Amino acid sequence: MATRNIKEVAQLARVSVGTVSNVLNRPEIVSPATRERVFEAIKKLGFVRNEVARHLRVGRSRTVGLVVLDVSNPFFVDVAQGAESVADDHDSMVVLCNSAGDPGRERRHLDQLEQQRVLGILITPVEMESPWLEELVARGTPVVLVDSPATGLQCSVAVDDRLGGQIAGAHLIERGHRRIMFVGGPPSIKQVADRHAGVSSAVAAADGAVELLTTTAPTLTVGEGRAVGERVAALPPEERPTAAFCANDMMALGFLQAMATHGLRVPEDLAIIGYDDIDFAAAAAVPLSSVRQPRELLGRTAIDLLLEEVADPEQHRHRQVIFQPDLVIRESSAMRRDG
Amino acid sequence: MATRNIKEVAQLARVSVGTVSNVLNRPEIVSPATRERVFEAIKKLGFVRNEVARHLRVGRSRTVGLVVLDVSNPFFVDVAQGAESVADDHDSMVVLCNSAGDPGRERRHLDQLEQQRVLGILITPVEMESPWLEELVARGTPVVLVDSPATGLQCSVAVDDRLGGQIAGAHLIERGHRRIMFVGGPPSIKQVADRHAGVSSAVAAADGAVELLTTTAPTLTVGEGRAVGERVAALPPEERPTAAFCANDMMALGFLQAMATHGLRVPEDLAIIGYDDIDFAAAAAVPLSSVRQPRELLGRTAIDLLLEEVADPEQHRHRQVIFQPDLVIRESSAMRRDG
DNA sequence: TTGAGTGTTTGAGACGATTCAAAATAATCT
DNA sequence: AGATTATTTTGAATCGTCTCAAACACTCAA
Repeated sequence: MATRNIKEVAQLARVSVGTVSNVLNRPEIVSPATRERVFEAIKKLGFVRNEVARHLRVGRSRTVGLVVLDVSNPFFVDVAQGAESVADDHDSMVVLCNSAGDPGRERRHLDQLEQQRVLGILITPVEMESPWLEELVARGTPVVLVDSPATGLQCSVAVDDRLGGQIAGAHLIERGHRRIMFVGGPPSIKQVADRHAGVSSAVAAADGAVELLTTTAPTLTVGEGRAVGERVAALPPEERPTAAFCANDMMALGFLQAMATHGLRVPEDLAIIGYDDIDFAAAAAVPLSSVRQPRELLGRTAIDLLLEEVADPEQHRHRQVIFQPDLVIRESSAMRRDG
Repeated sequence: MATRNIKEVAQLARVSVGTVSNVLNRPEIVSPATRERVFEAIKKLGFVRNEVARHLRVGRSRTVGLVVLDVSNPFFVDVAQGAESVADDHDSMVVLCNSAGDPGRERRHLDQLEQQRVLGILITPVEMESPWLEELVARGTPVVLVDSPATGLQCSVAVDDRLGGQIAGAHLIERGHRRIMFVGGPPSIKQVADRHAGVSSAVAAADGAVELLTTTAPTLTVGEGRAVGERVAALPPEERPTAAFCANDMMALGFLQAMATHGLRVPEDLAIIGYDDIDFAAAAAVPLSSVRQPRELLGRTAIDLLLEEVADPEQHRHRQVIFQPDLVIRESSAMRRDG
């Protein structure tokens, strides 16, 4: 490894290291002639600035960590892209970490990020209560909660999941469904709990005429969605719900696949509605109705808040930004023929 | 920011900084009593090791950069997950960077990664020829090409895309198609060129009775696939191909959507076959036939090669690993009724 | 009592860039 | 020319950790 350092550049350009540093950071204060000499030396040696040393000295990193629940869920990829687009404009970098819903992995990622002294962390936490995260904040790493509840300890951006659940529930009820199933995940995940609460309230508002069944899968994946779907398909028709509201689109897609393999028609035999409105929802076997979240905006806003906090920690007041979801109706919850 | 350093820990534990460092890195060589004292001090102060300083001193990072063509393509997410699973076992970290098919973005990411002195870089390059990348290698950063041609300058892992194209083409021809369209992207992307070459050779082998049309979209996205699909759907039936082989599943999904919105039946009016076999392919409106690649294995192997090179740069000989794709037949290319 | 042999602990350099007060040089004005 | 101001350049100190030769503390055998 032939990595050249600032000293070698200085030597070749016959200037001091201070001058080379100036050329790199405030070229306007060094005379054109010297500047030129230094640039030449840099090119000739193939010098690449060591960001690690710079960071150590300056005490401030340019990278932001983003810890998500599931990278294979396009929802989070979109959030990440939103964050990255903002980071780009501030020549910082987003590193994407996948907790995969596992508190252990999450903790390891947080440890690593803190050790790297990142500028800050954006996170969709696995669990609502996380002493680990609180300690991290207390030690001084700015954190913004993404798509997650506000604890007041830090900034957060979220979408009103309760409202989302409510919209979905109301929609199904209005379509004539009286036996609805919530296909959820671990209630420790705030999003799941809220979406459930939302649909519950819609059901409650429907005057007791509507039944709500609830399932809890360990993870919010296509596979789990399919598994639940299999179980539902196996039920005798009279016990089967007529509509399923899935905690996210991944599960909805899996659920839908299970319906298809068991010859159940969607939405005639069973309507489905998902959550997130990922791009693949529209391309599904039966185009999926879904509760849409402003995905990129979520990511963009999160990093905006973080950068704001970093820019002026004294002045900064933590804020809770909440967006409204909206319903995208497609074929999977179209009007039932029978009514 | 109240970040504690090793010196403060040493002070509190009444030992030297060297000892604290030893406790952190080789706990077995320090006496149990001291070790305990140091651990206590660490806990009391909330000390978190500064990886940046460590890295500067040791001269060796623990993170690997992975630069992909498109994070929103689940194929690359799967590759990334494969890489990450290996990195985990070597307590290193993968940072995922998205070039989005843009050489400028790719270059900026490479710059950043080099400045961070990452352990090495895994990359699916935007363009086949990349002097920039070669210089980077020459300056000493180990690089492994992923799903990309071998230049001999570094290791690479790839899937035989030519074979993949051939398999797909042969399959369609065997199904009776005589007018096939290749829905491709920029031929500067090696994968696209190879898949095209593959299907061409299959067509050539079919004794001149088969026509191959070729389209080139600027990017391999769902949107572009849909756009091409729109154009195809607008053609008079006799000019329309009877089958489309898409350069990847994203495009195939878009293409499929266009067929649906124009009332063309798949596979009866037009068969479709994609590439990558991403998980969403099976959940598509019409389950998608696709050429499967060992996605996680690709990522795992890539980082294995990288770590091997890093572990013993002298001994290391660059290797080119090539996997075989295979065909997954689903409904979108099922036998045509009319034959 | 000395010396060798273990096992621990110490502390003074690195690592590579940035900063900033001070020095050197150049430019401007009496 | 001499004084004054403006512009450049310098180089030592610093960031937090690791390394390694040397110092220290024991134990045991001679």
